[in-house]
Amino acid sequence: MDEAAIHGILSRLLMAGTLPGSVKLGEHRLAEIFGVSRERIRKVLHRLGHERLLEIVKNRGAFTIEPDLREGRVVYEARRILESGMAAHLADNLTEAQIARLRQHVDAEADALRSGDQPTWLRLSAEFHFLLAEMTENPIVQRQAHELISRTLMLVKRYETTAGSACGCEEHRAIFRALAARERGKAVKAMHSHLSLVETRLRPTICVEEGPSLEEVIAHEIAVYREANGAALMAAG
Amino acid sequence: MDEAAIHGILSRLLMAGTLPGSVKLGEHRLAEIFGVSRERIRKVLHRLGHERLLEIVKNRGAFTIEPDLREGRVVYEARRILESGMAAHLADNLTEAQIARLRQHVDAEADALRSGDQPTWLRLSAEFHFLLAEMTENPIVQRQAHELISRTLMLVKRYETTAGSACGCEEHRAIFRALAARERGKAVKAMHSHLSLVETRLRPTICVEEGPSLEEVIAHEIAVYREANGAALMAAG
DNA sequence: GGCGCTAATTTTGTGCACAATCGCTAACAG
DNA sequence: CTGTTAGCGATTGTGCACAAAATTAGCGCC
Repeated sequence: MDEAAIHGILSRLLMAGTLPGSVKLGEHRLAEIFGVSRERIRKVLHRLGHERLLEIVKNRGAFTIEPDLREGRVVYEARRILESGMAAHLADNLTEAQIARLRQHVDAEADALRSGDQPTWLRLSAEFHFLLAEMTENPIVQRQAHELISRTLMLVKRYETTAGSACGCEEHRAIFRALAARERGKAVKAMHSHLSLVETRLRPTICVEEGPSLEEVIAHEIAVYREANGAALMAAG
Repeated sequence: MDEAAIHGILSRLLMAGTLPGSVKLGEHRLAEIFGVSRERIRKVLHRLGHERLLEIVKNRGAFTIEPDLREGRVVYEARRILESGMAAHLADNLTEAQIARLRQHVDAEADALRSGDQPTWLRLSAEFHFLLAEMTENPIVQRQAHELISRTLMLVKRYETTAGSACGCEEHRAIFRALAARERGKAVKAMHSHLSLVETRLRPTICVEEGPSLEEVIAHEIAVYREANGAALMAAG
């Protein structure tokens, strides 16, 4: 298990938001769970801290962050700023192939929503924004957008009322339509209002529901990783 | 000399663009220069790599990046996307006090330009964009903008023809005027065209001019740091 | 019984030594 | 003369051991 793998597993785990806030991620404990040396965990932890996926307190260790709604406001504001700019750029530069790809994605979202497949829809819903970031074909923007979207995923998983999520699909379609028509102003507006609406859907639910232990959660995530990795290896070989 | 200090010194050094590209920053060598252990340097180097201020090659070490014009295109595109979004946001949300502050800054830029004080003007010119980022009052946007602007500083210092720089002042004023008038569309346009113009001013000068040695450059930077730090200490005490 | 202080324990931070890897050079074969 | 390979030197990566810091538990005192 190399550094990249551990980083991937932990970052996915943190983005999923399955852990409550302020959970201590002890170096020694993680080292035992992953079966690697403490230094390797240490490096990964500091990197995750730099990516703002957890909080590093000097001489105290790493803690999962409680993404409170106050911080949520900041993240969504940042997304409105960045993704509005992205929308403007994309409206001017999308190729026909990219537009087709977007249409396909929005349709898939609608399908998942109609069939009541909520996990799939949730995933596709996030991927829509990742997809837009990719289409800028700008690695810097991609990284910045990735970081922001990751952080909102934690928020959504924790605070969003599932009922409210349902209406998001039409908003994505509105963005798509404006982009496809290359109407810059309309695309920016659609993106802006979409992100504002998602933000308003966050409810301060007092969720202190206790999940399984850290060991179990990570074990599951490792299993998922091995599965995906195995599949990739088969495809490659 | 703690980690933060070393990071600050090196990041300022790299942003200044005084070093040519592909200069090797050996861990042992830097450790000796700063008079600290290799591990501390190591940590800082990796962090700087993560911030894309230098390049880390596995088993090879850290190298200053040659900010070639190809990469410059990407950075400026990212800035157009992000700072256009910022301009739109600011046009809607600036306070009167902030507008006054901006006016003051633009005037200072004009003064510096008129009096031919090029170093000051160059600094103010960059600070204009930092100032706009600050005024979003959004720490995430501030960090992202900071990273982008830092990277362009390297480019400008290296590739921009000094003669061409002179016309940038009016562009900043145009942005300011649109923001002050709260004309969102105009502000976005002004920002977009400004960043495009700056980019076109970059010339592929074949500058292989050899500067002083790494030791000398860093020694100078350390002196600057101590001076600033000393002043801060005096003000604090 | 509550509060504050101290000591012990646990956890992170750091320096050091060794191992692994890479590039370079030189020698040898074709 | 050129291309390839093996050995060497240098530099980074990693595990380990120790040091520093913080939390907690225990104890005495008010």
